[in-house]
Amino acid sequence: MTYSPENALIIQSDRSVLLEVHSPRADAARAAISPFAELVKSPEHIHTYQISPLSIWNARAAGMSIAEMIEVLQEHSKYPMPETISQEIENLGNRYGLTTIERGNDEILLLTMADLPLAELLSRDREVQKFLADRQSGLVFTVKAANRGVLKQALLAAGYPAEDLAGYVDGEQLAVALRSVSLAGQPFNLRHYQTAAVSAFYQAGMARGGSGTIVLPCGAGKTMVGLAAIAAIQENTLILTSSLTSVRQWQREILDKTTLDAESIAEYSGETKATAPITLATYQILSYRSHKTDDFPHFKLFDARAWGLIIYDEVHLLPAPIFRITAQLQARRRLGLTATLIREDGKEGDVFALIGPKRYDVPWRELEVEGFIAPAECTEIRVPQATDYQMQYALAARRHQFRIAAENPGKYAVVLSLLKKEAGHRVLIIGEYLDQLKHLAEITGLPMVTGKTSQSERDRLYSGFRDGSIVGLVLSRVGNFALDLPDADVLIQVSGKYGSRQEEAQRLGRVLRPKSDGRSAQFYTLVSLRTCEEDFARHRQLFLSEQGYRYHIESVNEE
DNA sequence: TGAGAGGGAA
DNA sequence: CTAGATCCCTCTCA
Repeated sequence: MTYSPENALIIQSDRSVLLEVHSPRADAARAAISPFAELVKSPEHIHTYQISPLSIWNARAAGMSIAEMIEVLQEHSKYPMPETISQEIENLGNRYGLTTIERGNDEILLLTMADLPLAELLSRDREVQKFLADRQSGLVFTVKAANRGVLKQALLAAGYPAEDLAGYVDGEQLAVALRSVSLAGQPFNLRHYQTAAVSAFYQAGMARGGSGTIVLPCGAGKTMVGLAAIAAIQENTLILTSSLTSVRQWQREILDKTTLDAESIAEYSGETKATAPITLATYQILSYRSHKTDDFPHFKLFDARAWGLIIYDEVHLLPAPIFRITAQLQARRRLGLTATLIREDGKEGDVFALIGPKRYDVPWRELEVEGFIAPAECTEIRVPQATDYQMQYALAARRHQFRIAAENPGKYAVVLSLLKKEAGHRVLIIGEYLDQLKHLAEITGLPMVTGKTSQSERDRLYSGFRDGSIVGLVLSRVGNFALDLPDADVLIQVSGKYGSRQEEAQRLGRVLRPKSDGRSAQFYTLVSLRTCEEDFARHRQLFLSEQGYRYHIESVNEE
């Protein structure tokens, strides 16, 4: 197929792609380009995507060919494609793999360049140069094994990411299998996309793979993919997570769904510093730096056992020191798990070079169609500010304006009317600022959970919500993270953290557990009219728009 | 030995 | 581009 005026895409020579949102072919076009393009702007009528080198390389690593990318663009293009664009995608796409890293001996790696000009170019690159030891031949350089990670970072920065074929050391064996009936008596098997994700990451005897990142939506069962990877590799495994809560969740899942017993699993945390064939730790304990000696005392965990696999949960949150140590660990298999490759700090390249490229992803809406996550409707409600409040906003210093807009008291009445409209549903109200939340808890009569709420109180409120005795909860940022409240189906976001795409996605994730009657979840986000909050809200929505969620905009009438 | 408070870090 | 949550460490008290 070729270009036609019925199509939804306008492709420009700077690798930006415009999507006409109201075109009948818009959804198909969006789905087709999302594996290799990132949404950068999403106003009402025309969305702008950018095709970046990294987005192309990630797509290639996940198995998409250059020909497919070009074909998809041609198929959905409104006008003839600029000639340069297919050449550029081809040129950029082909760069991945023009340099390869292979094993020389235990100490030495061999970096091979595809041709002489490239060898000359890269051996003159200031960063790459640092790690080249000897030139074995025109195209082959030796590199110290210890520099494997930093070399990959340098090659990526130079625009020629290496394909790493140097392999891995074997870890200590561990006999483990997935159960077909969980310990709790539930029969289960891997979903088709979980199986596909694991085999994209690792198959016995596969030269490529053994390191990489798997991208699955919230609630799609990333833990199961991790467990299946452990069962496939059968070696001692270190699992790193972002919180103790997820350490405990992983522990429960391993006991419930694999043949391993409690003896084989250990937690390395502030409380207990044990290791076992499967060891769980948080990023925080590993990133802890002693202020006396200024080093990282817990990095020794990486050498505590012969790990055959390291799992990085929520790789979008991985802190800088863990990247640094991971650069030293390139001979260990590494699996990154995340709901979005987007990092608000722009370190997507480090994930690519050090953990590994994207091996597999599934668009959110695809899982929705198959019923693995609930459908959701997103509504942005524009709330005007009262005149005196507008004045306060206008006079405030710029750095205070966001908070003033976010705490617009006009939002309270909107929340109350939403609660009336959604009566009978299970509601979560999430916001950033404790004063605002406290007020909301008072006027709605709903209990509030914040960081100060004791663990026992939280357990009481969450289980009250689960059994239906509590119809709604007011949550601070505690609501962003691992929370198991399957029945929640309405979420009202009253304020959020600046332009965090992450946070928006996490929060929608809270209400995406499939409902027994198949109904849709409702996601409301309240934004103060004509304030900087509108700009931040737009940025927050990019990731979910990229996944095909459309925000309906409603206005509240000014009184 | 464990609980609880307080400080610091990212 | 700030406020809030978390988790680590250390110290104190019984």
